[in-house]
Amino acid sequence: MVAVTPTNTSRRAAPRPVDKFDRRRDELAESALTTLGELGYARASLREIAGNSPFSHGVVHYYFDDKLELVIYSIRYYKARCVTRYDAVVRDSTSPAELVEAFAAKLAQTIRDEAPMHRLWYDLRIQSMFEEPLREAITEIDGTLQAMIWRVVDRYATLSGRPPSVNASAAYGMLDGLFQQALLAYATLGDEVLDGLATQVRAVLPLLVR
Amino acid sequence: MVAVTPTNTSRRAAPRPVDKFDRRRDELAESALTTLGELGYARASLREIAGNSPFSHGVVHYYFDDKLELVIYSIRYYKARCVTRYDAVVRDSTSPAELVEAFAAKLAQTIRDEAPMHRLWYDLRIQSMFEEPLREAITEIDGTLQAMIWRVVDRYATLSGRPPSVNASAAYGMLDGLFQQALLAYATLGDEVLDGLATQVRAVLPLLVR
DNA sequence: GCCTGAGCTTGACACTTGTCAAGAGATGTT
DNA sequence: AACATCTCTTGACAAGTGTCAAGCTCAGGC
Repeated sequence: MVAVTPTNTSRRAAPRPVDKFDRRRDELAESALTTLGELGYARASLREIAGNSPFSHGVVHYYFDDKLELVIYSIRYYKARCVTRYDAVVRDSTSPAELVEAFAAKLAQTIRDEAPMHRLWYDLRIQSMFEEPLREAITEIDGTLQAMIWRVVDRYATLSGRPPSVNASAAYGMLDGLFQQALLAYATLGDEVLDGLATQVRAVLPLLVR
Repeated sequence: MVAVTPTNTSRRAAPRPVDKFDRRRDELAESALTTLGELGYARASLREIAGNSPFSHGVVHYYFDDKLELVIYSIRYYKARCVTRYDAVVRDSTSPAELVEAFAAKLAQTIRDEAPMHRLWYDLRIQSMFEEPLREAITEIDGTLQAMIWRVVDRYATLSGRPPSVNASAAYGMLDGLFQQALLAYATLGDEVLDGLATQVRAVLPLLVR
């Protein structure tokens, strides 16, 4: 044993299917995301995660060193897909008003479609304040999210012909605050909060340019 | 047994010291807050909490039905004290600029002095999305925090002689977002982020009035 | 046909958790 | 002094945790 099993992080020394190993990791990540999104970081056990996958609980340690590596891999896997969410909005809008509408609608749709993923994200971000090993990955992802939001605000400024009134960090902090507030209310009140979010965004975006 | 121990929530049927029971609850809440602030909701066990108190782990169930009641009681106990934090700022400021400075300074000081309490608050608020029993208390406290922030913004508007440009919910969402962002960065970078927070607040408050 | 090793399952381990019952001390009333 | 009740400690329980070792299954190379 010991050296036979593929030591996970350093990959297998394996043959042909160059990334069959990676594909399984992605598959496990997908299952993990489902469970984590439902139960949160603390309450999602590896057995539960494996239970929502085609595999048994032991397999997790075949592909990941420990729970933390699985969780970090999973959230990275998810966020890699989702940081481009607003790029179409930025690309296709031709007027400030159009961009505001498209952005507001996309934010609301994000909550409607992927609330569990986002409460997981906020859960992990908070946990990173308690658990140092999470911090690096979280910080990095948070940076890409800030850049994503800034592309929207910057484009809005350009279309308006006015300069931004706050920097990227402040813009992200404020809009993320609004989004999180809406997500929180969504847990209790459901769909009815989404219009409110759109209204707030319509009111706030104009404040972010001079 | 069964009916002898004071059934906790319904109180003891006890004698004179009308609130000795309540004082112990407060004492336990204080210890619980220390531990919860250090470890977070998920990792703070009742044994650890009791370990940071003058009592043994069994005593918790003498004063509280279960862990959840202790946690909710504790966070309420804390927030009851802290929702008045900015009242002096509101009361004593006589110009918009003065209020902005006092508010910004107080926000930064809050992070410096009570970071663990606030990351606990955010932790619990997020957990309330996964654990329904937490929701009611969290929602209520969040409302009082929003009112607290609104008193500041409203006062700022009055002093400026201009009406607010957003409603209470949006103002709270945005400022809370900035605060949380600073708290998060504070965990990694320490004191140096606090000036940044003050700068952001100076830039943002003026945007909240017309 | 046998062997090897990757992929996966099973079952166990050491440990922690919330909870609670039994009972010891303390306190104060009668 | 005796009693009852409050207060608190101790020790146990069952359930659940992450982890990991042993071994099963099966495809591919000799």
